[in-house]
Formats: sequence, structure tokens, C-alpha cells
Amino acid sequence: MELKPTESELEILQIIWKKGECTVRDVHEELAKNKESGYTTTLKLMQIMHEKGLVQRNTDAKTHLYKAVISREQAQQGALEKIISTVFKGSTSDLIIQALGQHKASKDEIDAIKKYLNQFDQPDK
Amino acid sequence: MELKPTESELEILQIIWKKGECTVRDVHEELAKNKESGYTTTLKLMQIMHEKGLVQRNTDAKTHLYKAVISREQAQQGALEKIISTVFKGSTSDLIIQALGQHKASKDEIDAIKKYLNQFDQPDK
DNA sequence: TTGGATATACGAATTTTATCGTACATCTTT
DNA sequence: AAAGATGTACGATAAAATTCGTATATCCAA
Repeated sequence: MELKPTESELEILQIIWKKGECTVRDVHEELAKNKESGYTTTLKLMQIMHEKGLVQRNTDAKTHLYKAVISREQAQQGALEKIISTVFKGSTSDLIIQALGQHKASKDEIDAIKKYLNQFDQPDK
Repeated sequence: MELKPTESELEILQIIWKKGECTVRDVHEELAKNKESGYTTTLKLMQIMHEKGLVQRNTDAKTHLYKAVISREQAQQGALEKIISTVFKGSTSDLIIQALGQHKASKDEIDAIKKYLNQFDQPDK
């Protein structure tokens, strides 16, 4: 079971994650805000995602309802692992430093990260 | 000018970044450590990367020498931006927290990150 | 009840990536 | 100088991802 969404599939997943449970039309209208494309294209993509097991669907009603099988967190995890191994030489801290560097972080965000880091401070007794 | 390397192209770039300047054979032998594939496949890929402007090459000698046009840092930047927008809802700090979470960071790494963060502490005058 | 709007299913064409065979040129021995 | 090793060029094919047209079913309003 490969579970790696393609580019287009990720775009669709994003929308489903945001809205929760979606019809094809929901997704398509959201996509259409950014780029031109046919309704049946979106439909087909979502059908394929269903075949692949990326989404689940409820076909009770005429209009089917789709929801994501993998969580955003799982996708985040997968995406992180992938780029860490492909462009960050396997170094997570390289990634973190880079992310911090390019990011004009707000004070709140920095504080949140620091707080998170402090968990590790006075650790093992 | 689209400058987004594909999966295979990234594998090749990794090798070029590590070794500096490479022949097709250099790259191919490195790739062959991990997976089966023909020499001409690697050659073709690198030729295509050249057409796309991902690599530069010196054809003075019979055996051409390839080097990366985009730096690892640029690729890291691009990869980060991409996943931040596709799976992290645009939030860099979400990405950082996630990365920290899955990462059994060593004390040194944590210290390095903290030190980095402290730059922002007593900032504007 | 019938026509239009909205659905899904599905085959087919296109586009993009990846893989490889073959032709041919150029080195490097012997 | 001839043979084998090594190199590039390039067309063909395969595989994967994307796009869309058409057929058909169902719902809804006039």
C-alpha cells in the first residue's frame, strides 16, 4: 500500500482537511478559485484517490461525500521525512535552522518554540 | 523558467551537491548503490536536467562535467516553501514544532537552535 | 411529466517522467 | 592500426499523472 499523494491529490486533500467532509463540487469550486479546470477532472481525481485509499466516501446519497483517510499530520510527517532525506542530507536540525532563518517569526511564535524546547532542559533527573 | 526538480532529478542533484563536479559515471555509480538502473538512463536524465537549466556542463573533454546550477540551499528553500504551503497551512512554526516533535534532538542540536532563537531576544534597540 | 441542472462512471487522449536500446565517436591498450 | 572500453546523442517506449468528453442516472422545478 503506497500512500503517497501526488501534487494534485495534495491540493485536494488540503481542501478536504479544511472543510472536513466534502462533495466533489465543494472541492472543485475551491480549486477553481485558483486555476481553471473541468469538473470531471476533479471528479476523476477524487475517484482515483478513492481507489488508492487516500479518501473514503459515503455513497448513500446521490451526491457522494468524501473524507480524508490520512490525517494532515500524517501527510506532514511524510512530507518532512521526504525533504529531510532528499535535500537536508538527513539532518532535521538543518531543516529547522533553515526554516527559522527564512521565517520572519513573530515574537509569539519564537516564544512558542522556545517553550517547546525548554521541555528538554532539566530532563533526566 | 520552471526550476522545480523532479524526484529523480533531486536524487541526482544530491550526489552532485555532495561531490561538487561530476561525470555521468560518477553519478550513475552512486545511484547504482541504491537501485538498479541503466547507465544511459542516468545519462538521459542528466541531459534533460541540462536542457532544463538545472545543471551546467563543461563539454571541453570527451567526458562531460556537470555541476549544479541551483544550490542545495535554494532547493531547501523551495522544498520548504512547497510543503509549508501544501501541508502546513502556510505556517512555518507549525512545521518547526512538528519537526522538533518527531526528532529526538540531541542536546547540542537543541542548544544550537536555542542560541539561534536568542538572536531575536533583545532586538530592536 | 418533462426538461434542465447536477451527479457519477468510464474510456480515451495528453502530458510528464523515467527507462532503455542502438548508433556512432573517441579513447586506450596491445 | 585494430579491438575493446567508455563516452554522448537520440529516438522509442513505458509508466504515471492529468485532463476531459460523453453516456447515463437522478433530482427538482415549472
